[in-house]
Amino acid sequence: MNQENNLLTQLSAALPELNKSEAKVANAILEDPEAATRSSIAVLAAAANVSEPSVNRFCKRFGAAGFPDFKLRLARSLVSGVRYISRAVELDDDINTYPRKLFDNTITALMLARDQLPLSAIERAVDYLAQARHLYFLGLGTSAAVAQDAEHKFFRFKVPVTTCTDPLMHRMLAAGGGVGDVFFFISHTGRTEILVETAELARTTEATVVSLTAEGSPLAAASHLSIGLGVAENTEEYLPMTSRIVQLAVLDVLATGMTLRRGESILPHLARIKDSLKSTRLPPGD
Amino acid sequence: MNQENNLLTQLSAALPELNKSEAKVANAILEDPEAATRSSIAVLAAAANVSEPSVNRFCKRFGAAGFPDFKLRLARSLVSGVRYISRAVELDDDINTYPRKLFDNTITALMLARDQLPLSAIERAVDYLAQARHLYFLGLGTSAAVAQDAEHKFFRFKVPVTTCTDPLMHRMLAAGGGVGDVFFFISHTGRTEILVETAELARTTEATVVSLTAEGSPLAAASHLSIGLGVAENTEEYLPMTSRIVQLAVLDVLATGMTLRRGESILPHLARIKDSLKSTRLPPGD
DNA sequence: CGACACTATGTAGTTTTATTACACAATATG
DNA sequence: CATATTGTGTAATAAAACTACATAGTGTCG
Repeated sequence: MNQENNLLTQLSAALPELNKSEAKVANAILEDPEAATRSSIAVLAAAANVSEPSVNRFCKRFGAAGFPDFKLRLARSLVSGVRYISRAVELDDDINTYPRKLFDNTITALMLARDQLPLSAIERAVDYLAQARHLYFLGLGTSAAVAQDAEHKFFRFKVPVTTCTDPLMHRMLAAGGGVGDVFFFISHTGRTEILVETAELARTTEATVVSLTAEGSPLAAASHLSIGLGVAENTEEYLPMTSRIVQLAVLDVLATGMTLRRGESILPHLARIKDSLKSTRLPPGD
Repeated sequence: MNQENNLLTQLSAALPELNKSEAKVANAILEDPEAATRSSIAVLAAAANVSEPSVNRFCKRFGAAGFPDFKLRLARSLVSGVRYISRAVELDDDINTYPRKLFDNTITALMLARDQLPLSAIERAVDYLAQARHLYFLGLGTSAAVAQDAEHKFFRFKVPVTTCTDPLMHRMLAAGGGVGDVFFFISHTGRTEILVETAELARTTEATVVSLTAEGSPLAAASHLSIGLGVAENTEEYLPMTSRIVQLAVLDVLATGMTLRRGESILPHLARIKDSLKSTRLPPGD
């Protein structure tokens, strides 16, 4: 009965498995969840064009004691305020609607990713990263920015980190890989040919190949270890958005895992690095 | 979302002004609010040693339509109260706990940012960006990766975009600013001296200076327009995490705003850019 | 193709829950 | 101390939710 799973996401996830009238109820709720929390069972039944007991059965199906209990859970889910599943921005959206939609999409993507996080792959990735003598973060396009961000995180662990965006450099670096080198590939699709080739090239050496990419993609296949992310469709119609943020969040997890692995001893080091910036800062504004 | 409309705080604040039985009800609720959300009016009345109508009157006094409505509000308050406490990762966290904590912190940060989004500043920023003849995204450290990401977004609108991380280059670029140039500064603290200086330098030209940074910071003060973000404390104890993700989300909003501003005509262009990558891709893995 | 079984859905009645009207009690006020 | 005034409970009413059961729909197998 905790918020582990947002009720709305749960609803839309279960949608295909529901029978007709239950689906009608689900849709009526998803249509306007806020209203649903205020309605009586009769009103909701009317809105969904089903009978009251159907609504009641629907509620029980989702683990509630009954309709009031269900409403309570729904209200709780709504507080997080996340509008159900990705709502695409339309051309007639305005400043009052599209920023919220975008944030909600991002939040939803993170919640989904959180619930499907491949923990064992992450744990093993942390193993590799913690033992690495040299880290290479390789990504192209949007993922290049993610790689750069990763560089800014992982250099703090006293490991040499290299990032670059030149695919020819990638190949040469990969070809020169040796024991203790970890090549960390970042790619949303996992299908960028030159990147996959580089991964395969790195595999021919003693180096370790890890990737953060789409589950079951060619890049994942080419890696010793892949942290597979589910790829949400159609949210990225024109601009890449949520995928890279999820990637960044996973890299945060890896960096934190590394911190924990290193134990207390690394903390003064991290603090020193942070403090090194103090003298570059002005006093806070008014 | 703020403390002001948290029902529990409201309750205890009003406590002295309540008459005997209403106070009893308030106390019963404050005693175990969670239980109150699950109780019927009869149960709560019994717990408070008052009659049912007293409970009902009590609810109405606090602006609710009746008891069920009150319970709903109470449930909402409870969630938001609990939820917004960011949970720091501890050294004894393990793989089952710390990834979730990190994701939750990120999600919470996004929800907070979403609710405090400076919409009018964003709208004006979109104005500036849409009219720009040349865009410069300038950031250092972690924000450099954000700037790079911004570059990958905004070049798509047929505007020349420059990003760089060399502060000397920054100065020279800023000094050479002219009409139609938009300098977009990204900084978590807004207090990095060399960046603020660059912004001030840019201000001496005909260029427009926009910043995405902490509210009320020196950088914000140095800008024509600042998109102010609230700075969440202590989540970034050792590694920068949530701040940059919020920045990225805001940049998504700006890019989307720009798309909307351009209207339908830009869509084929965006599609062409996206399609240009198709031939670099392998077929999906199994 | 039809009978049977099973699921899905609705109807009507019952129970629970919430609200209202009103009467009585307590408290304050002149 | 009488009289407003406010507070509180009782009992009746209304609303909401739930249950048992009947019927419609769907699929399966002889």
